Amino acid sequence: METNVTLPPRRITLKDLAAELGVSTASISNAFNRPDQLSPKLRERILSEARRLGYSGPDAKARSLRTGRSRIIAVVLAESLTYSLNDAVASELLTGIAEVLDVHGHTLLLLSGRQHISQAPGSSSMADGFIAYGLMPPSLMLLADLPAQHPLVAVDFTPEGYPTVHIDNEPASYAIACHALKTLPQRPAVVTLRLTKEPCNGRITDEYEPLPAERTITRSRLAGFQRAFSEHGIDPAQVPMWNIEENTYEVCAPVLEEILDLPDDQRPDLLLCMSDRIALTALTLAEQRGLRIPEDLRLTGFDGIAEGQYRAPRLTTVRQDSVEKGRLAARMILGLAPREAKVLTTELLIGESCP
Amino acid sequence: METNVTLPPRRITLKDLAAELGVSTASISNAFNRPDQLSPKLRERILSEARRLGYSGPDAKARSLRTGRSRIIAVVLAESLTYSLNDAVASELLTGIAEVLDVHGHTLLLLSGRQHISQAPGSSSMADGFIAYGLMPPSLMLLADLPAQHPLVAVDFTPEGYPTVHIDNEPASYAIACHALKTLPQRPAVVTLRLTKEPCNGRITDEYEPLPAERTITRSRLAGFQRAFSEHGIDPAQVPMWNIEENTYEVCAPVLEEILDLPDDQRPDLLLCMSDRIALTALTLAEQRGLRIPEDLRLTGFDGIAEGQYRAPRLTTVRQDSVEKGRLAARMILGLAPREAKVLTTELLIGESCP
DNA sequence: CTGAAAGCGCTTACAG
DNA sequence: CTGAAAGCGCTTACAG
Repeated sequence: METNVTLPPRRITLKDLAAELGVSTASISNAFNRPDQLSPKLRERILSEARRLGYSGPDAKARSLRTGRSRIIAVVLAESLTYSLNDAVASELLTGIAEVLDVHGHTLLLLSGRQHISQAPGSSSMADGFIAYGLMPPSLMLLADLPAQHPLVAVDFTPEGYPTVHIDNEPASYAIACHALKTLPQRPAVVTLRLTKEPCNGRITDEYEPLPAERTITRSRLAGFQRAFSEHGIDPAQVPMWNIEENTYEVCAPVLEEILDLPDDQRPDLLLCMSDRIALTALTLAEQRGLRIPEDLRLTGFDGIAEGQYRAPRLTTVRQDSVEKGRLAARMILGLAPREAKVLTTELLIGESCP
Repeated sequence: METNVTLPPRRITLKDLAAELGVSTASISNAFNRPDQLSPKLRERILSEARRLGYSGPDAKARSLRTGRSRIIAVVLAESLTYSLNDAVASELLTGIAEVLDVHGHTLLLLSGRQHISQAPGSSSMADGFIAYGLMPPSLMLLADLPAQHPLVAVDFTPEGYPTVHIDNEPASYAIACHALKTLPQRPAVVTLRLTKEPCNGRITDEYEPLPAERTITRSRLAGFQRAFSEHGIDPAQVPMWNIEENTYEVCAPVLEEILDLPDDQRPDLLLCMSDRIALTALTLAEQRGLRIPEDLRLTGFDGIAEGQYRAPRLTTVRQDSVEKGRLAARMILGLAPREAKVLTTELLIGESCP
């Protein structure tokens, strides 16, 4: 048998500290949480004794059970964390969320929409609230599994009955398309992002059905493009479309190579892309092929990420303030802003890729 | 007075469910947590009844208090979350961490080294363990405030007595410098990252003292550069150095403009940069000034981020596998890998920026 | 295979 | 300003 001397030093609790000091547990708790509930003198004594004994404050797990609040807000991301953390737009959104949470003493729990229910069962009921980002029909079912009575704010999608944060996708797309169409293209084309019901990484043929949901951002952006085409005398149905399944260089590249490697007389001379990532990939690949931008090919993006503005030629794009979207969603979830359907405006940025 | 009918539907608990079904609370708990502890028939009944009544499983807050484990791992980031989420290297690290946590049913809590102690007091005691990334002397004190007896793994810095994950900074820097010095430069220069004790965003003069810590990554990388200089007959003390305070385009740009705008006969013809971000900013600004890369200016980076490889000219750099660093740190914290001091190797990537 | 009971560490009315 | 006591919702030996 071991002697007592070598017993593992059990973590000291609030109760131990109270016993040690000869005061009630309430006073210890108040010393940490409600300074006005006890004399400064006693508080000082408690705090210094706590430090001395290595007690670093009330245990968060116990506190959260008792109070019902954890000061944790969970962000449910549509994609894997791997993808989301490396996507400029998602990163900016998280930035805005984190900024507001920080200031208000909350912390950020990251949940992947892909698997959080099965993999971390119940760990989500720890959060005081949820911000869900860009969930698409398959992952939408997650919402049902989220603990009831916890507030939820949806960003970039529109579930029935929840507060939302959006941007003006349709008007913004319309605006950038109108700008591009001021110079009428010979062969305009559109590159969409996750538009089809069945995965399609390439040319969208008649076999593919667009996503049913009327209010996905991808459908809204396409609607804006098409309205502009119509008004400029171009039949939207005649504009070829390619679809991208994931907004990364690796997934974009083969589709754009397919487009850029078309014979000169079939290759589009205007590419309206639904994201900057798509447009930037097109830019890189076009340069590799000796195509001149904008003379041989004009390109527009969407998002306004830094990478597209810190290079030559700069991208013509729609700048959305994703950081502000995050801030707003966080304020809503913390009850600092009214929980309603909010639409942020965007700004047309004209670069050299489509002057 | 309201009637009972309109009372808010109190969230149903495990106990309620047990009462409703006429079984013990233990069986409910077992139905969710230990399927082998009860008959499949009873389990099915419990699960389906739970679904019917809107009980989505045991409450995480209560469970974590009772079991002492939350299945949450906290990552303490040196910089603000704003910075970290937009930094390619930090994002990759988080990616690797998240990947392993996901697979093992854990979730990721993000803590900013800058403020988590004061702002979210105690909320950190929720985590089962900590991964601290790149903490520098000022933030190093955080370690003392972290709840005791929780495991901690340090990445890219070396606190006394903790397991660590590192890369071979000195040899890697030596290797890339040797490559660059195969062609002897007229005017080599070094751009460091957070090297000085006092903030310095610009030329490092004698007034500035380097950080005291011998084992910061920045000191290791500099040591590698200097060893290579010496071996190639260049006195390291004669090589001018500029320092950058934050690894972002905005903060890098003014310093690099200062360097690039030097008169032709003073402007460096080789720039060894301590990060790809620095080198890429130099690249953009050099191109804007009509400087030819590599003819007028050769550039090397460090990190091997995607952005440096998906453009022309490609960056000559050291590729470190930050995702793997994250995976390893996560495995250590979960007890799936031995908690030791681990050093990952890197790879020299030769691009067109310094052939 | 099932149930009764203790207790994880705290916070908060409430009485003094 | 301080203290005694209840209870947040669960899990887990343990006895049956």
